[in-house]
Amino acid sequence: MTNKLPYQIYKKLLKHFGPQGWWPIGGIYNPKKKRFTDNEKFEIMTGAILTQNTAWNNVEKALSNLRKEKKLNIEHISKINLKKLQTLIKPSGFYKQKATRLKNFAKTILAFKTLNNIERSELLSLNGVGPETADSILLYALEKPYFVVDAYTKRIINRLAIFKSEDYDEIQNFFQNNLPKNVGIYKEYHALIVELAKKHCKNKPDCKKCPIIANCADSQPRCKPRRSLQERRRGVGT
DNA sequence: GCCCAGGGCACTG
DNA sequence: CAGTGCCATGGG
Repeated sequence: MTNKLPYQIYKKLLKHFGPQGWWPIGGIYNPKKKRFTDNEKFEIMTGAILTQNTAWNNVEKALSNLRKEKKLNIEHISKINLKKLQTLIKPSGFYKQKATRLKNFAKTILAFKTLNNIERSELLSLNGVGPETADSILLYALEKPYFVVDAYTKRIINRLAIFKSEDYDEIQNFFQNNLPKNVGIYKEYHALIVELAKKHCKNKPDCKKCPIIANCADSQPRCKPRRSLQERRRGVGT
């Protein structure tokens, strides 16, 4: 832990926003839950796949559909009719590829005696499971110390100008090398980063009440709206 | 109507 | 290796 900044920022965010209690199970945030059942682990894994580039609210609709039909477990998903699965998860978007990937995912992990033995490399080898999804599964479902890096994390790291990078492994290593190796902290930190990004460090940043503005090199006086992806595509401002 | 959301993959130069 | 298009629904 040579760089104290990551842990300092963590403590500031925790104090400001309070514990986020990720991951929600059954739509409920329960930070005090001791151990997960296999069904609960699978629900977290399913959510991790369905939430790829998708608002959680939409994922919750899909999970709710699966719950209603008693399909939210490994055995049922691994042998569900593909069209049926597509229909159930439709609200979560990208539903055709997600259905194929989720069913294949369930088929694969069905072969594991205990879910806890699944390794990162094995998750990454599955179609539709990239580094963020793999680490979300490892951290939130299997409770192993892998720091999750998402688009928000990259944005915030670069805005804070801690260093400039879009590289997943580099950013993950930075957090893991400069934080206590603690699953609870990793879980909470990622959730707090998401909260910060939604409330303040948005695409068009809203820095007025940002709890870590003092740490931000990109705030005053250069905290100005950036062109959105869509604007850049249309060539606005160029 | 536009913008955005808790990514990943295939393809191109 | 960086850049780009595609996947798709639903809320603001």
